[in-house]
Order: sequence, then structure tokens, then C-alpha cells
Amino acid sequence: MKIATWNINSLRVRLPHVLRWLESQRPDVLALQETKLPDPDFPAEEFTRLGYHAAFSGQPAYNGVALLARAPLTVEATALPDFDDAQKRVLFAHLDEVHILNLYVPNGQSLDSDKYQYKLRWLEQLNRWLTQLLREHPQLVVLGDLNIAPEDRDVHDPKAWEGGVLVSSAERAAFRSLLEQGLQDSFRLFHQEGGHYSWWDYRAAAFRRNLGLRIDHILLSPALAGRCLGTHMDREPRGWERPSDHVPVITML
DNA sequence: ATGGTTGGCTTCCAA
Repeated sequence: MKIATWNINSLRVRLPHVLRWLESQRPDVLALQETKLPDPDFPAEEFTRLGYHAAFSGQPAYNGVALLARAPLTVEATALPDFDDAQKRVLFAHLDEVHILNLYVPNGQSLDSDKYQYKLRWLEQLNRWLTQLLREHPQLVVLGDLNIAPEDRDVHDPKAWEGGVLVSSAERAAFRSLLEQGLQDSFRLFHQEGGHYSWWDYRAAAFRRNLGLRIDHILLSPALAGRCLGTHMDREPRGWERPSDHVPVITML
């Protein structure tokens, strides 16, 4: 089973990339973040044509998540439980036995921002929910743009990033809490070295110079981690015309 | 070199 996640930074702009990528990679599941589309505008029929079922939860201009899958999807939630949030960042669904939680974690903007406090509260509530999800669903995938580089080896220049969002100790502690509950970082099951990133800033030719961060992740419950065959980033679409600033992360189960 | 680029209910905000 091939499962992927990709922050596409506007599905309106990136639809040709998503269709091209689906045709060449044929994943069983593709989770999208930052669709930036209200639900009535979601181009579901474009994916139906390629044999994909679609589930989506979006809003105008910001945020928005979607799941595309070759098997029928059953949506179970579109928000964190008991958390008042107008922003569409969560899509929880299952296909057959496998449950997938697609997340677009808040960016946080800067450590002194209200948005950073919102991010930390959001992650705290996610951790609370995860306890229940792991108990109820042995085959659980948690994936998406988690907007956290878990360790210094996930950052091209840890000194330059010190004091910023995506790398702060509170965010990293929240990420570790996910792992302490039993999830495994599928990429780190296979690769130990630094230099592998999923996002590069559009500015300063960051991709060409590999000035990136590993902030998009596929986390697996113990049962799924035990049968995982590999996880990698596909850098190819970052070289296409008008690319997203993120690339797909792919795991094989 | 405290910059730079992209997308969107665009003349600013979010990333």
C-alpha cells in the first residue's frame, strides 16, 4: 500500500501537478494540505476520472485538507474534538482497516505571536485525541504538514533557525509526545542522516541550495510501523513549473 | 544581504 502526503499550496494553482503526480505515482492514498478551496469548488470529478475517490474539508483562501484514495473513503471527523476552531485543518477517514488522520498543523508565525499559542493549544488537543485514536484503531496513519522539524538534523541550519517557529522546544516536545504515545516517524525508521527535507522557502533559491526543513511527516501506529517498507521524499515536482514549496512524502506499507 | 517569493475574497495577510 502506497500512502503519500503533499502540501500543495492552492489546489486551484496546483491541480495540473496533482493530476500529473497521481498518474505517474498511482498512490493508494494521497493526503493534501492547503487546498485553499471552499468545498463547492473542489474538483472531485478531475480525480474521479483517474479512478480516485475524494474527501475534503476546505474554506476560502486559507487552509483546507483533502484525501484522495483508490478505495472508497469513509469520513469520520473534520475537526479536533472539543476544540473550537473555524480553520479547516483536519480530515480523519478510513478505507478498509486503515484509518488516516490528515493534518495541516498551524504554522505559528513567530514565538511571540497569538498564532504560536494557538498552535501549541492545537497540538495539545491533538495529543489528547490521539490517545483515544490509538486505542480504537490499531492501523492508524497520522500524516500531513505538521509544521515541526523534530530535531536539528531536520534543519539545514539549526543555528539560523534557533528561536523560530517550526523548531522551538515546545513544538518539538509536542511532536515527541506523539511518538511517546506509540506513533513512529516512518522516515526515521529507514534514514538517520540529515539533509532530507520536505519544504524549502520560495525565496533565496532555497531549493537549489537545499536550504530546507523536514516538516511533513508520515507517522505510523506500531502495527503499521512493523510492516512499513520505506519512506522517502519525492523532490521531482519541486522542479516543475510553478511548484509548491513542499514536496510529497511517500511511504510503502 | 534582517533580504527574498508565492497565493489569495490582494493594495495586506499568511506562509
